[in-house]
Amino acid sequence: MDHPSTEPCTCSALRRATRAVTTAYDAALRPSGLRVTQFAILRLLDRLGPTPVTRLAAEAALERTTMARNLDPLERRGLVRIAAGEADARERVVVLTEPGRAAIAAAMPHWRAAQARIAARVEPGAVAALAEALIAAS
Amino acid sequence: MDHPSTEPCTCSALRRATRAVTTAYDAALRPSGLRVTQFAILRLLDRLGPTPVTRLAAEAALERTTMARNLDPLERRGLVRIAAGEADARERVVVLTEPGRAAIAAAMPHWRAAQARIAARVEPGAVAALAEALIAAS
DNA sequence: CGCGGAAATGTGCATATACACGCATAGTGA
DNA sequence: TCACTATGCGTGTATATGCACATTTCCGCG
Repeated sequence: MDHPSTEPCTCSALRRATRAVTTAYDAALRPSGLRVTQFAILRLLDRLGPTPVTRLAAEAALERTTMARNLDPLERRGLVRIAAGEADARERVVVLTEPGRAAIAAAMPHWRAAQARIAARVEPGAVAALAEALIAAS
Repeated sequence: MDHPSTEPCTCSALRRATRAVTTAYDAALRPSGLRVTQFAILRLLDRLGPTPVTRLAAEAALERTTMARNLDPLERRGLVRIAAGEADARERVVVLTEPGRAAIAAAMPHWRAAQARIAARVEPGAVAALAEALIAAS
Protein backbone atom coordinates (compact mmCIF):
# COMPACT_ATOMS: atom_id res chain seq x y z
CA MET A 1 0.00 0.00 0.00
CA ASP A 2 1.53 3.22 -1.16
CA HIS A 3 -0.82 5.28 0.98
CA PRO A 4 -1.93 4.53 4.51
CA SER A 5 -4.62 7.15 3.98
CA THR A 6 -6.99 4.63 2.49
CA GLU A 7 -7.77 2.70 5.63
CA PRO A 8 -11.32 3.51 6.70
CA CYS A 9 -11.79 5.53 9.88
CA THR A 10 -14.56 4.14 12.04
CA CYS A 11 -15.20 7.51 13.63
CA SER A 12 -15.41 9.36 10.35
CA ALA A 13 -17.77 6.78 8.88
CA LEU A 14 -19.97 7.15 11.91
CA ARG A 15 -19.90 10.92 11.77
CA ARG A 16 -20.80 10.82 8.14
CA ALA A 17 -23.77 8.54 8.71
CA THR A 18 -24.91 10.75 11.56
CA ARG A 19 -24.74 13.82 9.37
CA ALA A 20 -26.88 12.14 6.75
CA VAL A 21 -29.45 10.86 9.21
CA THR A 22 -29.59 14.15 11.09
CA THR A 23 -30.16 16.04 7.87
CA ALA A 24 -33.01 13.69 7.02
CA TYR A 25 -34.65 14.09 10.41
CA ASP A 26 -34.19 17.84 10.40
CA ALA A 27 -35.75 18.04 6.96
CA ALA A 28 -38.69 15.96 8.12
CA LEU A 29 -39.13 18.08 11.25
CA ARG A 30 -38.80 21.28 9.28
CA PRO A 31 -42.52 22.12 9.30
CA SER A 32 -42.54 21.90 13.07
CA GLY A 33 -39.74 24.42 13.45
CA LEU A 34 -37.76 22.03 15.60
CA ARG A 35 -34.50 20.27 14.99
CA VAL A 36 -34.03 16.72 16.02
CA THR A 37 -31.69 17.78 18.82
CA GLN A 38 -34.26 20.17 20.20
CA PHE A 39 -37.05 17.66 19.78
CA ALA A 40 -34.98 15.16 21.73
CA ILE A 41 -34.46 17.58 24.59
CA LEU A 42 -38.14 18.44 24.77
CA ARG A 43 -39.07 14.76 24.77
CA LEU A 44 -36.54 14.04 27.48
CA LEU A 45 -37.96 16.83 29.55
CA ASP A 46 -41.43 15.49 28.97
CA ARG A 47 -40.30 12.15 30.31
CA LEU A 48 -38.41 13.46 33.31
CA GLY A 49 -40.47 16.42 34.36
CA PRO A 50 -38.73 19.50 35.79
CA THR A 51 -35.03 18.70 35.89
CA PRO A 52 -31.85 20.60 36.75
CA VAL A 53 -29.52 21.25 33.83
CA THR A 54 -26.73 18.98 34.97
CA ARG A 55 -29.01 15.99 35.42
CA LEU A 56 -30.66 16.70 32.09
CA ALA A 57 -27.25 16.69 30.46
CA ALA A 58 -26.34 13.43 32.16
CA GLU A 59 -29.54 11.77 30.96
CA ALA A 60 -28.85 12.86 27.41
CA ALA A 61 -25.17 11.96 27.66
CA LEU A 62 -24.40 15.49 26.64
CA GLU A 63 -21.72 17.76 27.97
CA ARG A 64 -23.25 19.96 30.64
CA THR A 65 -22.39 23.24 28.96
CA THR A 66 -23.61 21.90 25.65
CA MET A 67 -26.97 21.10 27.14
CA ALA A 68 -27.13 24.52 28.75
CA ARG A 69 -26.52 26.22 25.43
CA ASN A 70 -28.87 23.94 23.56
CA LEU A 71 -31.57 25.07 25.93
CA ASP A 72 -31.10 28.71 24.95
CA PRO A 73 -33.10 28.66 21.70
CA LEU A 74 -35.81 26.64 23.41
CA GLU A 75 -36.07 29.11 26.25
CA ARG A 76 -36.04 32.05 23.85
CA ARG A 77 -39.03 30.56 22.07
CA GLY A 78 -40.79 29.84 25.32
CA LEU A 79 -40.77 26.07 24.89
CA VAL A 80 -39.00 25.62 28.19
CA ARG A 81 -38.71 27.77 31.25
CA ILE A 82 -35.72 27.89 33.55
CA ALA A 83 -36.35 28.49 37.21
CA ALA A 84 -34.03 28.73 40.17
CA GLY A 85 -33.94 25.64 42.34
CA GLU A 86 -36.00 25.89 45.50
CA ALA A 87 -34.09 23.68 47.87
CA ASP A 88 -30.75 24.36 46.19
CA ALA A 89 -30.13 27.90 45.01
CA ARG A 90 -27.39 26.75 42.66
CA GLU A 91 -29.69 24.61 40.63
CA ARG A 92 -31.41 25.83 37.49
CA VAL A 93 -34.46 23.70 36.95
CA VAL A 94 -35.68 23.30 33.39
CA VAL A 95 -39.43 23.07 32.95
CA LEU A 96 -41.36 22.09 29.85
CA THR A 97 -44.00 24.73 29.15
CA GLU A 98 -47.37 24.29 27.53
CA PRO A 99 -46.11 25.65 24.20
CA GLY A 100 -43.27 23.19 24.57
CA ARG A 101 -45.68 20.33 25.01
CA ALA A 102 -47.63 21.56 22.01
CA ALA A 103 -44.43 21.72 19.95
CA ILE A 104 -43.72 18.09 20.76
CA ALA A 105 -47.21 17.08 19.69
CA ALA A 106 -46.94 19.07 16.48
CA ALA A 107 -43.57 17.57 15.62
CA MET A 108 -44.46 14.01 16.52
CA PRO A 109 -46.00 12.91 13.19
CA HIS A 110 -43.05 14.29 11.23
CA TRP A 111 -40.65 12.55 13.56
CA ARG A 112 -42.55 9.31 13.15
CA ALA A 113 -42.34 9.66 9.40
CA ALA A 114 -38.57 10.04 9.59
CA GLN A 115 -38.30 7.10 11.96
CA ALA A 116 -40.37 4.97 9.63
CA ARG A 117 -38.34 5.90 6.58
CA ILE A 118 -35.16 4.78 8.30
CA ALA A 119 -36.73 1.71 9.86
CA ALA A 120 -37.90 0.56 6.45
CA ARG A 121 -34.30 0.06 5.42
CA VAL A 122 -32.39 -0.44 8.64
CA GLU A 123 -33.30 -2.54 11.60
CA PRO A 124 -33.76 -0.01 14.44
CA GLY A 125 -32.60 -2.60 16.93
CA ALA A 126 -29.35 -2.96 15.05
CA VAL A 127 -28.67 0.74 15.34
CA ALA A 128 -29.50 0.75 19.02
CA ALA A 129 -27.30 -2.26 19.68
CA LEU A 130 -24.38 -0.87 17.76
CA ALA A 131 -24.75 2.51 19.39
CA GLU A 132 -24.66 0.92 22.80
CA ALA A 133 -21.61 -1.14 21.93
CA LEU A 134 -19.82 1.91 20.59
CA ILE A 135 -20.58 3.91 23.69
CA ALA A 136 -19.33 1.09 25.85
CA ALA A 137 -16.14 0.97 23.80
CA SER A 138 -15.51 4.69 24.15
CA MET B 1 -48.49 4.04 27.27
CA ASP B 2 -49.00 7.25 29.13
CA HIS B 3 -46.06 8.89 27.44
CA PRO B 4 -45.05 8.61 23.82
CA SER B 5 -41.77 10.23 24.80
CA THR B 6 -40.24 6.90 25.68
CA GLU B 7 -39.93 5.51 22.16
CA PRO B 8 -36.27 5.52 21.19
CA CYS B 9 -35.17 7.94 18.48
CA THR B 10 -32.83 6.32 15.99
CA CYS B 11 -31.24 9.64 15.13
CA SER B 12 -30.61 10.64 18.72
CA ALA B 13 -29.12 7.26 19.54
CA LEU B 14 -26.81 7.62 16.58
CA ARG B 15 -25.82 11.15 17.51
CA ARG B 16 -25.11 10.05 21.03
CA ALA B 17 -22.89 7.21 19.89
CA THR B 18 -21.08 9.55 17.54
CA ARG B 19 -20.45 12.02 20.33
CA ALA B 20 -18.95 9.31 22.48
CA VAL B 21 -16.77 7.91 19.73
CA THR B 22 -15.66 11.35 18.58
CA THR B 23 -14.69 12.30 22.11
CA ALA B 24 -12.63 9.12 22.36
CA TYR B 25 -10.84 9.75 19.08
CA ASP B 26 -10.25 13.39 19.90
CA ALA B 27 -8.80 12.41 23.25
CA ALA B 28 -6.52 9.89 21.58
CA LEU B 29 -5.41 12.42 18.97
CA ARG B 30 -4.91 15.10 21.58
CA PRO B 31 -1.10 14.87 21.64
CA SER B 32 -1.03 15.45 17.90
CA GLY B 33 -3.00 18.68 18.13
CA LEU B 34 -5.50 17.42 15.58
CA ARG B 35 -9.14 16.56 15.90
CA VAL B 36 -10.54 13.56 14.17
CA THR B 37 -12.40 15.79 11.73
CA GLN B 38 -9.22 17.60 10.81
CA PHE B 39 -7.27 14.39 10.62
CA ALA B 40 -9.89 13.03 8.24
CA ILE B 41 -9.62 16.04 5.96
CA LEU B 42 -5.85 15.86 5.85
CA ARG B 43 -5.96 12.16 5.07
CA LEU B 44 -8.51 12.73 2.35
CA LEU B 45 -6.31 15.39 0.87
CA ASP B 46 -3.36 13.06 1.05
CA ARG B 47 -5.32 10.51 -0.91
CA LEU B 48 -6.69 12.88 -3.53
CA GLY B 49 -3.87 15.31 -4.00
CA PRO B 50 -4.64 18.98 -4.69
CA THR B 51 -8.42 19.27 -4.87
CA PRO B 52 -10.92 22.09 -5.22
CA VAL B 53 -13.06 22.74 -2.17
CA THR B 54 -16.33 21.61 -3.68
CA ARG B 55 -14.95 18.28 -4.79
CA LEU B 56 -13.28 17.80 -1.44
CA ALA B 57 -16.62 18.40 0.23
CA ALA B 58 -18.34 15.95 -2.08
CA GLU B 59 -15.75 13.26 -1.34
CA ALA B 60 -16.22 13.73 2.37
CA ALA B 61 -20.01 13.97 2.04
CA LEU B 62 -19.80 17.27 3.81
CA GLU B 63 -21.72 20.41 3.07
CA ARG B 64 -19.57 22.59 0.87
CA THR B 65 -19.52 25.57 3.20
CA THR B 66 -18.82 23.31 6.14
CA MET B 67 -15.77 21.93 4.41
CA ALA B 68 -14.62 25.42 3.52
CA ARG B 69 -14.81 26.51 7.13
CA ASN B 70 -13.26 23.33 8.45
CA LEU B 71 -10.28 24.14 6.29
CA ASP B 72 -9.76 27.47 8.03
CA PRO B 73 -7.97 26.20 11.14
CA LEU B 74 -5.87 23.91 8.98
CA GLU B 75 -4.85 26.76 6.74
CA ARG B 76 -4.15 29.01 9.70
CA ARG B 77 -1.77 26.42 11.04
CA GLY B 78 -0.15 25.94 7.66
CA LEU B 79 -1.22 22.32 7.28
CA VAL B 80 -2.94 23.07 4.02
CA ARG B 81 -2.52 25.81 1.47
CA ILE B 82 -5.29 27.21 -0.65
CA ALA B 83 -4.41 28.37 -4.12
CA ALA B 84 -6.46 29.85 -6.90
CA GLY B 85 -7.33 27.43 -9.66
CA GLU B 86 -5.16 27.70 -12.73
CA ALA B 87 -7.53 26.66 -15.46
CA ASP B 88 -10.57 27.89 -13.59
CA ALA B 89 -10.22 31.14 -11.67
CA ARG B 90 -13.28 30.36 -9.58
CA GLU B 91 -11.76 27.30 -8.08
CA ARG B 92 -9.84 27.30 -4.82
CA VAL B 93 -7.55 24.35 -4.83
CA VAL B 94 -6.60 22.89 -1.47
CA VAL B 95 -3.08 21.55 -1.19
CA LEU B 96 -1.58 19.46 1.57
CA THR B 97 1.65 21.07 2.75
CA GLU B 98 4.72 19.39 4.15
CA PRO B 99 3.78 20.31 7.72
CA GLY B 100 0.38 18.87 6.90
CA ARG B 101 1.93 15.61 5.82
CA ALA B 102 4.04 15.59 8.94
CA ALA B 103 0.95 16.19 11.07
CA ILE B 104 -0.71 13.15 9.55
CA ALA B 105 2.31 11.03 10.28
CA ALA B 106 2.51 12.29 13.85
CA ALA B 107 -1.17 11.63 14.46
CA MET B 108 -1.25 8.23 12.79
CA PRO B 109 -0.19 6.09 15.77
CA HIS B 110 -2.68 7.77 18.07
CA TRP B 111 -5.40 7.30 15.50
CA ARG B 112 -4.50 3.64 15.16
CA ALA B 113 -4.72 3.24 18.90
CA ALA B 114 -8.23 4.68 18.91
CA GLN B 115 -9.23 2.51 15.99
CA ALA B 116 -7.90 -0.55 17.75
CA ARG B 117 -9.68 0.25 20.99
CA ILE B 118 -12.99 0.43 19.17
CA ALA B 119 -12.29 -2.55 16.95
CA ALA B 120 -11.59 -4.67 20.00
CA ARG B 121 -15.20 -4.35 21.00
CA VAL B 122 -17.08 -3.62 17.83
CA GLU B 123 -16.72 -5.23 14.44
CA PRO B 124 -15.47 -2.38 12.19
CA GLY B 125 -17.23 -3.97 9.23
CA ALA B 126 -20.51 -3.80 11.09
CA VAL B 127 -20.13 -0.09 11.62
CA ALA B 128 -19.22 0.48 8.00
CA ALA B 129 -22.14 -1.60 6.79
CA LEU B 130 -24.63 0.09 9.04
CA ALA B 131 -23.29 3.52 8.16
CA GLU B 132 -23.70 2.76 4.49
CA ALA B 133 -27.24 1.50 5.01
CA LEU B 134 -28.16 4.57 7.02
CA ILE B 135 -26.78 6.88 4.38
CA ALA B 136 -28.69 5.05 1.70
CA ALA B 137 -31.85 5.37 3.78
CA SER B 138 -31.42 9.12 4.26
C1' DC C 1 -18.92 38.77 -29.71
C1' DG C 2 -22.45 39.09 -26.18
C1' DC C 3 -25.88 36.94 -23.20
C1' DG C 4 -27.93 33.88 -20.06
C1' DG C 5 -27.60 29.78 -17.44
C1' DA C 6 -24.49 26.91 -14.76
C1' DA C 7 -20.78 26.15 -11.63
C1' DA C 8 -17.49 27.43 -7.66
C1' DT C 9 -17.24 30.39 -3.84
C1' DG C 10 -18.03 33.52 -0.10
C1' DT C 11 -20.93 35.45 3.79
C1' DG C 12 -24.40 35.93 7.35
C1' DC C 13 -26.87 33.50 10.63
C1' DA C 14 -28.12 29.90 13.83
C1' DT C 15 -27.25 25.78 16.21
C1' DA C 16 -24.35 21.90 18.14
C1' DT C 17 -20.36 20.40 20.73
C1' DA C 18 -16.67 20.35 24.13
C1' DC C 19 -12.76 22.05 27.14
C1' DA C 20 -10.67 25.20 30.53
C1' DC C 21 -11.62 28.47 34.10
C1' DG C 22 -13.89 30.80 37.52
C1' DC C 23 -17.89 31.85 40.90
C1' DA C 24 -21.37 30.83 44.19
C1' DT C 25 -23.70 27.83 47.18
C1' DA C 26 -24.14 23.46 49.95
C1' DG C 27 -22.52 20.33 53.03
C1' DT C 28 -19.17 18.65 56.49
C1' DG C 29 -15.88 18.03 60.04
C1' DA C 30 -13.09 20.26 63.71
C1' DT D 1 -18.96 28.76 63.66
C1' DC D 2 -15.29 28.29 60.30
C1' DA D 3 -12.45 26.63 56.96
C1' DC D 4 -12.54 23.02 53.17
C1' DT D 5 -14.34 20.40 49.84
C1' DA D 6 -17.82 19.14 46.63
C1' DT D 7 -21.38 20.47 43.53
C1' DG D 8 -24.08 23.25 40.08
C1' DC D 9 -23.45 26.77 36.81
C1' DG D 10 -21.88 30.47 33.61
C1' DT D 11 -18.40 32.26 30.30
C1' DG D 12 -14.73 32.46 26.92
C1' DT D 13 -12.88 30.19 23.11
C1' DA D 14 -12.71 27.13 19.23
C1' DT D 15 -14.53 23.95 16.06
C1' DA D 16 -18.34 21.58 13.42
C1' DT D 17 -22.52 21.81 10.70
C1' DG D 18 -25.92 23.43 7.39
C1' DC D 19 -29.22 26.83 5.03
C1' DA D 20 -30.22 31.04 2.40
C1' DC D 21 -28.30 34.53 -0.46
C1' DA D 22 -25.09 37.08 -3.03
C1' DT D 23 -20.87 37.16 -6.19
C1' DT D 24 -17.72 35.87 -9.56
C1' DT D 25 -16.36 33.23 -13.46
C1' DC D 26 -17.06 29.92 -17.23
C1' DC D 27 -19.26 28.21 -21.26
C1' DG D 28 -22.31 27.20 -24.93
C1' DC D 29 -25.43 29.54 -28.29
C1' DG D 30 -27.19 32.66 -31.28
